[in-house]
Amino acid sequence: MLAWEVAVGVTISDVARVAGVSPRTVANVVNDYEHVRPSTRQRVLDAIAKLGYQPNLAARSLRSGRSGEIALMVPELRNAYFAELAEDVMRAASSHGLSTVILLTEGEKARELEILDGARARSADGVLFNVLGLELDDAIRVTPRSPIVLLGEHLFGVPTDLVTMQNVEAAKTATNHLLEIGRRRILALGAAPEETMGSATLRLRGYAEALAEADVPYRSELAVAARTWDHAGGAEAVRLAQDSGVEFDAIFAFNDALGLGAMRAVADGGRSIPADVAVVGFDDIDDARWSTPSMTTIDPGRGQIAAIAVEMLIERIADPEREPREARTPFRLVVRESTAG
Amino acid sequence: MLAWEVAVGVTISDVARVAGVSPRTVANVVNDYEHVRPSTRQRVLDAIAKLGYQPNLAARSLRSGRSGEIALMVPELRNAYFAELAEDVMRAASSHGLSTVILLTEGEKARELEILDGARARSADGVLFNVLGLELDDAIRVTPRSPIVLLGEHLFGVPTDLVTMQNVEAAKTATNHLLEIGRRRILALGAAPEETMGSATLRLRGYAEALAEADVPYRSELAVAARTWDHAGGAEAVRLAQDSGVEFDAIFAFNDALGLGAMRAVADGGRSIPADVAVVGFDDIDDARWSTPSMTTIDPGRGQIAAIAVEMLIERIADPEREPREARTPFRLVVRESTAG
DNA sequence: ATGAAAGCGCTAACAT
DNA sequence: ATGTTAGCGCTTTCAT
Repeated sequence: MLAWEVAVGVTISDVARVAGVSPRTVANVVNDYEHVRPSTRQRVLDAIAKLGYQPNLAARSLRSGRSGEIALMVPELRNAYFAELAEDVMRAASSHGLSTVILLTEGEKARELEILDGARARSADGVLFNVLGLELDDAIRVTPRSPIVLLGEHLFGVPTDLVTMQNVEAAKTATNHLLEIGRRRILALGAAPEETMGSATLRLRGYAEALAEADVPYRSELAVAARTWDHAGGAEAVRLAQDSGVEFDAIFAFNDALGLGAMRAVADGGRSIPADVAVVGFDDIDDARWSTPSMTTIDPGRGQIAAIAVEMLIERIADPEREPREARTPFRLVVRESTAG
Repeated sequence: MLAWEVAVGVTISDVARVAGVSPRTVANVVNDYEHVRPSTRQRVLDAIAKLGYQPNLAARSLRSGRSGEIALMVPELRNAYFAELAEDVMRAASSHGLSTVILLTEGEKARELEILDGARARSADGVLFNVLGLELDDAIRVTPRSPIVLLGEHLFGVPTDLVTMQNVEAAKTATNHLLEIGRRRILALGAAPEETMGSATLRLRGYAEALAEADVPYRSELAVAARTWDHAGGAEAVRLAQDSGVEFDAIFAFNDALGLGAMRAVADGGRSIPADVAVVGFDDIDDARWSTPSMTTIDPGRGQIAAIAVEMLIERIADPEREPREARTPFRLVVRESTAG
């Protein structure tokens, strides 16, 4: 008889029988219950090892009402920001004994709603939701079924725990940096006029505030949309801007992928970075550090966002009635070659 | 009474009561069982909508023995290759009505074993395992508890389904490309002498074969290890090589992150790409297309790997006795600026 | 410190 | 085409 044949379908009762105790005692050992006599504990542990017992998570979850899982709703993983965020969340959750399930929303409103209300999100003990598609109008009617912590901006009619980066302030800092190195015609790359609450709106606001305080006129032709917030979208938007004769001496890209794509398009246009065009991104993904030239960007405190969000969620799960809180992580301007001129 | 209060804890019996049918009929509707009278189906659907019913996945899984989940074991998500792979797998699984749980192994042998044998992997209906740390020696004793498809190379004593890229052939093609553009001192970046079965070994083999066929001597000082297979590791290794006076006119990096880091280090060393040093990567992650210069690389057929692996796993789950199969995806050399000289 | 028994919500076997 | 019943494996309540 092969090892795996004895291991498949080993239950707590099997372990109990081998150890000569009741199922109850096995459960006590497995769940680190204190009051188990050391000798008993050891016999149970031996039986567990011998049989290769692993708890049946479905049974545990059904009975206890807790799955030991949290769900992380993000638009995609292809974008390094979300991949890194997901890793950070998984590690933070893991350090609290929780596992993480990633649910991809594709950044689409319909899928966000569907997933938020779906069985997977409900079966999680709590949900971390990085909102992208939902707007205030849609969300006001939504009431989440699980404890939830939002990553990003407020939504929902009900007050909600929230962890967010300081979008406006960070965008202002990024723009100020470009102003300080003497740039006056700064492309705001990623502007989304139809959006009302998301990152695009907030980062554009910070951009505009910085200009206003520096008495530099806001020019609408410099607020450029990107079809997608990735390399291709950034490159395309900058190419379009160049072709249409919009003049600019700097780019503030609303995320790093846009910025990297933009740098590529600028180079293709025969202009040099940072001499002709300075570039600042947002996110501080790994790639920004290694591109040529390396890219100045905003570190929005992603690691902290993950850690705080997981902690907040755990506290929310523990006490559904507690006062909702809001955390804003410190950000940091990381100056690199793309603005070092 | 708020909406969510009625929605929490709605069971199949609640729906049955409201619809005036038995739980069995509700289950039939939920699981798309054919023989349900349309009028009955509609009444059940109405009740489901009214109550906001969502099935309890733990209960379903406990009873049916199937969780509707597959597990994907990968070392990390930070590396774009794995992030993109994970997305591809999630989409492929989703198109078959399965959800995906990502389990991070950190590329460490111990964690790979622990996770492979752990409760989360067992509770999945099947496992997709991208091996990194396990070596043949360790794995020969391992017998997975769930249906499994390996991504990468063979392991385990038992024959196993396998989907793999053509590491040797692709590496040979990459190296040939560099030879064809006249390079003779090609750094093999990512070589891992102590490894016996993994990507590093196979890609180095392809590299060596290409050299041999071109009658170019294999020089061990050109086979360079990287501490980590990321940007930092690539940059560091190339810096070291440069500092130690190793001469090279090309780099074959064993993955794209290494290649991008290498390009950065080459540029820092004052040499130009591709004129002085040509660079080829491996993986064809998005970034390789957008770097400056854009990077020639091997497209290993990642999308197909994901799709085929999920299909193989589904068939393996359906029939544990079927003959194990092996699929090798076609690869493609993608020539870009880093070798266009 | 441990045992006995109930039941979480669902699906599958056995009904009709 | 649909109802009835049992039981998946665990944790929890009530025991002692």
